[in-house]
Amino acid sequence: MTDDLPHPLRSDALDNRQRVLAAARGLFAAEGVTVPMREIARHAGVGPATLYRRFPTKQALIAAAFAEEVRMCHAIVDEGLAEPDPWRGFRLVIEKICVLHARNRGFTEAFASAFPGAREFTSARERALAAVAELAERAKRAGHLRPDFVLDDLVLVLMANRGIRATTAAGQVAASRRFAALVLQALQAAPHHAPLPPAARLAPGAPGEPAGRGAVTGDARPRPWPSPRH
Amino acid sequence: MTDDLPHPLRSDALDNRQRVLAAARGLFAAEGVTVPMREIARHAGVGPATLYRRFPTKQALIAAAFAEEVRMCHAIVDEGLAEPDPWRGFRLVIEKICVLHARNRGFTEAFASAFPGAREFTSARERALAAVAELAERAKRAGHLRPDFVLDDLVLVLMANRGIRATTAAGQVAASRRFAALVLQALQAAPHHAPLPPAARLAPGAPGEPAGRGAVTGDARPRPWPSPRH
DNA sequence: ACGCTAACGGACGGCACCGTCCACTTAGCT
DNA sequence: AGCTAAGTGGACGGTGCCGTCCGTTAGCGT
Repeated sequence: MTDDLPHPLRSDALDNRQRVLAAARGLFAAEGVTVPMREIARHAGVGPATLYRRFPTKQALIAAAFAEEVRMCHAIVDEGLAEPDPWRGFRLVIEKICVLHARNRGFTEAFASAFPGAREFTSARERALAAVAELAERAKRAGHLRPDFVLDDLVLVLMANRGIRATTAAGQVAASRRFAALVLQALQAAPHHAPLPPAARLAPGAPGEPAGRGAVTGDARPRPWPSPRH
Repeated sequence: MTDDLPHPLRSDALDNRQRVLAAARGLFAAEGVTVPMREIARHAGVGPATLYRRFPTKQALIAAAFAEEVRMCHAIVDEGLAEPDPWRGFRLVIEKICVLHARNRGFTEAFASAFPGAREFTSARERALAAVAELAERAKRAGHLRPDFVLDDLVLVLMANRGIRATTAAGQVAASRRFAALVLQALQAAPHHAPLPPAARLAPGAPGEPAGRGAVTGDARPRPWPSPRH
């Protein structure tokens, strides 16, 4: 979070930087990453130029704002892997990740859509996926996870989870929790499953953002990718 | 679809109207309702004024464009209610509605978020919900649906379904189908359920659109509601 | 105490979209 | 064939956001 910078910042600069980060965290969590840069600046009590100097691109700001969440994500998968019972570990990871996403709308969006420059998120996601793959393998062998589970199902679940929206923050978490419980119920091995329809090629990190337009940059069409000009 | 209008349109006007509708259908389905009005006009080979004359507000265009889907929705719930086996009817409705939404991104958005002026959608949704409530009651009594299912769970599932995104149209349908199968697996009555976490107050038709900004009008913040000026 | 310079915020030009107005075109009736 | 009103598309003004420039402010080292 407070990674040391090339040259130490002046005290006011550092203060502003932290205010910007706090504002960004709050707004991203509540409204998603589509919140205008201006508003973050306004909310932090600084001018736009200040914000752009500290974080030359919105991606940089997003990455910095969600460093905490990325760490949580890593902690969760580590915790799951450490669990001796693989099915318990699997359940733990699914539920905790769902709740983590439910708590932070912006993080969900950033985590779901990977684009150049947000290595943090793609790597976090890859790591989470790898961990779940490992857990799934073990849980299948232990006979607790249904054998036709594929890793894409996790992506499916995470994408589905991001579609859930409640009126209040607490409600959001509660909804995700219930959803995760349902999913786990479905994924648990049972004596007789109805066979699942085949898995599909999903859009794990494609530019397919929640709503198409105005994903991060507030831009129009899903352009190739608008790398920051300079 | 081709509802008779107050005064019969001139032939060219009617032709244009239908071209606009076709373009809107295609673009809404593929890209969602956030597609700019201009682009629909361009795609239909008409000017913006023509489009705005036929459909003074974007809501009107959306409502007209999705009349077909609304009818399908009604047909689905009727079919489900007509089914003698309530669990079979329940499954049928869940799966078909998921697939219907998967086929049409714009409809999903319009259906999910109810706002003044889109009576068609809210009424369609209310009707679908009522039908599923009825089916659920019957299926519970028959012992096939888990007794702790609540109607909000359907909303939960539909919201979750809308979060799913695949790279291709076919993939989208396949993903939704698999998702629906998983959900139905979870909802099926079983000898021993883990108890579900409590249901939460969701945002059934709140302005909580898919991505917050630029939902329909391409507008900025979730304003109260930007009723079309005139 | 003082100056140097990093840091600040207001202002600017650009872009995309929206919804409306207006001078021309053209379908349909006599 | 000619008239007339419905219809059309291009142009316009407005809004919101973006990212950058520049004159001013105020930390910090001496």
